[in-house]
Amino acid sequence: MAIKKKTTIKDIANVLNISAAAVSKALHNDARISEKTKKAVRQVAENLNYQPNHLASALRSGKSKLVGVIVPKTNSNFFSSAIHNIEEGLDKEGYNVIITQSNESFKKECKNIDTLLYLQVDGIIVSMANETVDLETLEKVKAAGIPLITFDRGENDLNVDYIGIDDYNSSHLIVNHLVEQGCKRIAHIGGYKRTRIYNNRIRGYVDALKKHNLPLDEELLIETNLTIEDGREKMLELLALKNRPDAVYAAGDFAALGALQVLNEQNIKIPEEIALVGFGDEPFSAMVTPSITSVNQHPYKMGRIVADTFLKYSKETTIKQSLNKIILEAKLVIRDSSLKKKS
Amino acid sequence: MAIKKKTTIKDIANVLNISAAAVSKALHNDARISEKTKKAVRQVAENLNYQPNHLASALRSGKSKLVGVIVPKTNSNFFSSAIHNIEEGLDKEGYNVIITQSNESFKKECKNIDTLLYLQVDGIIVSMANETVDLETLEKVKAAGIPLITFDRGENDLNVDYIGIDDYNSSHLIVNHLVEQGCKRIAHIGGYKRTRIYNNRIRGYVDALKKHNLPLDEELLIETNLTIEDGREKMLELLALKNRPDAVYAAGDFAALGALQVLNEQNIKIPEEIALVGFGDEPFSAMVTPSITSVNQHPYKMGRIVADTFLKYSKETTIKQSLNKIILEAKLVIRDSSLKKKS
DNA sequence: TATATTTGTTTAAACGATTAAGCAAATATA
DNA sequence: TATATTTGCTTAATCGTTTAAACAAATATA
Repeated sequence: MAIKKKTTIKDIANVLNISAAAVSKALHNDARISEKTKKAVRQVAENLNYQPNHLASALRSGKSKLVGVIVPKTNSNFFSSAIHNIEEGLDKEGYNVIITQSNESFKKECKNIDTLLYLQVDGIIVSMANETVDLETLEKVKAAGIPLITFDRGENDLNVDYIGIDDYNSSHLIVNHLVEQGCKRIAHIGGYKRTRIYNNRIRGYVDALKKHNLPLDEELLIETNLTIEDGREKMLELLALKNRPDAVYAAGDFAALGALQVLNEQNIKIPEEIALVGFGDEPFSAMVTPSITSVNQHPYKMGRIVADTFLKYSKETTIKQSLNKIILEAKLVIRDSSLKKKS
Repeated sequence: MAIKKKTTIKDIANVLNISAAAVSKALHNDARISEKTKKAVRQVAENLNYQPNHLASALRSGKSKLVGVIVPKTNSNFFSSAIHNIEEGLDKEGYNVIITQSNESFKKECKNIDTLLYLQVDGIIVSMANETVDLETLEKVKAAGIPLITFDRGENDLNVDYIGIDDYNSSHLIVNHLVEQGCKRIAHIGGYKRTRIYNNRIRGYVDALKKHNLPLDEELLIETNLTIEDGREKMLELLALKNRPDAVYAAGDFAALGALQVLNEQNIKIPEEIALVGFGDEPFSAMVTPSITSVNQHPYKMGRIVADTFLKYSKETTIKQSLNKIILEAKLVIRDSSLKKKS
């Protein structure tokens, strides 16, 4: 078996006895190339199974038609759905999407950014890792002169576009609902304050309590990484209090799931003894027993808007990026874990 | 603000008054470049914030240092864990991993392959979509002269490496366990026979029944896509039979979850009335009530072996690929949904 | 001392495509 | 008929890097 060398425009040019430039133009449907030549070129390209070399065209044109996406984990419904719609939106304009995960690690996120820049991507879309506070590496993206779009987890100081939900108001929705159900001691297993979205959820929680004239008990406000394990651990701590809460609002569904496990194991009635609310509306929330009330963040819609935002810059290279927030209204999905008064 | 032009090796060369070639070699630690020059080059590169242009080096060297991964969905623990270890293994050798999803669609899988080939990846790692039967596009990868590694879902006819678990034997483990628990009418909500792993699970199921002298009832053997919805639907059908099963073995955890929901909704006691077993050991299986017995496929180990297999070819370009199966023993994780006799 | 080898570098071609500039032939305009 | 414009192509430079080949200077060997 002879080593198959890849077909290049030169090969096509040789067959037809025309120049490589003519082939390139024919393939790009240049107006100055005759229909006859175009047809012949397309035919030969087909016959020789010609595949354009992306590297070469990207190098010459300075556009790689690659967009990098960095998320903490692909392993959640929110991100995998959002990515799906980002892909769909960018695909239509001929962009290829590269997905990378940071695993919530700042170091991995930096490495991913370097890798993507090294690949000469035309833009980067990011939802920041929990750990990330130092914005230097993200600034490198802006310095590289390509658009940087943030979603879900962003940072004002970056001064770039952000697409997310109204976290502050979402906490209000949750607390309103729990108060309506008669809860008076509402705990919050939250994320870390340094991350904007978690800070907003905490602020919303605190302000909503105030609004309802409920005292803020520092014992009931906990910051964590929101993993299942964190949910278990913090739920055990809450149960150990002399004065237990009658509701727990976790800022993530995975943490809520951990809490649910503990409550079930200890035969604590949900929602009668302790009501439970999560955040993110992961599919399992609807499936566990009891099903967990949660907040839907519209991942599909968000993905579509993220894609459109990037495309705006790709078409108009003159626009300068600035802090430009698009905030979607989140939806509270009420389920068994918090619904005391069945109607 | 002046437009920042990217630093190239030429810029470094100019600063030091040496040739671009010398810079390139210095950066690659060529033995024929003096330590003094190397040091100076590294220093200037650092100062000018030099980032190598991957496109150019890939074009010239013919190696992109990119490996493409195609999976049905990143949205499962199995794949996201496997990918994580693939990344880790390849990262050590300087490869960058591009993740794409087929969403179980044959068309999307083909598109992903084309995209990856277009990006001049040095290899492709794939777990095939359920829909895929036509292997023509996958053959294109081999024709492109780069290694193709399959895992989890492969196909003998491709004649390439495959890393997976022993599906046939896993079914035996499951049936043995259920028989041990006293089950006599074991249903199987399986995948489609055309997909090798599901075919093997079905064959294993059928043979294991035979081994235990249990009759094979065609009513109890169902082929589906193994989504949650499929699980729900097929469970309802099984419950509608005049002669209900006393155990259900679903070939995927998502389908098992759907079945579990239906059983819970209908207040059917698990495992007393109907025992339930899934496949894949997704984290939620341990968390739902009752927890679901499942089969762990060692995603981490599998990812590591997949990476090593690719690296073998990348180092020794002369080896020709052939059907080379590495089969891991899967582990049955027994949980409440099938454990009748508590010890 | 004359020759061979090693060291440290430069030169120049190449990777495969794009694109500005140029040019001859065909066609249009005056 | 002379000139201008359009058409359809070619030439050659270019993107940033790698690498084979060449070569002068320094060092080793005989």
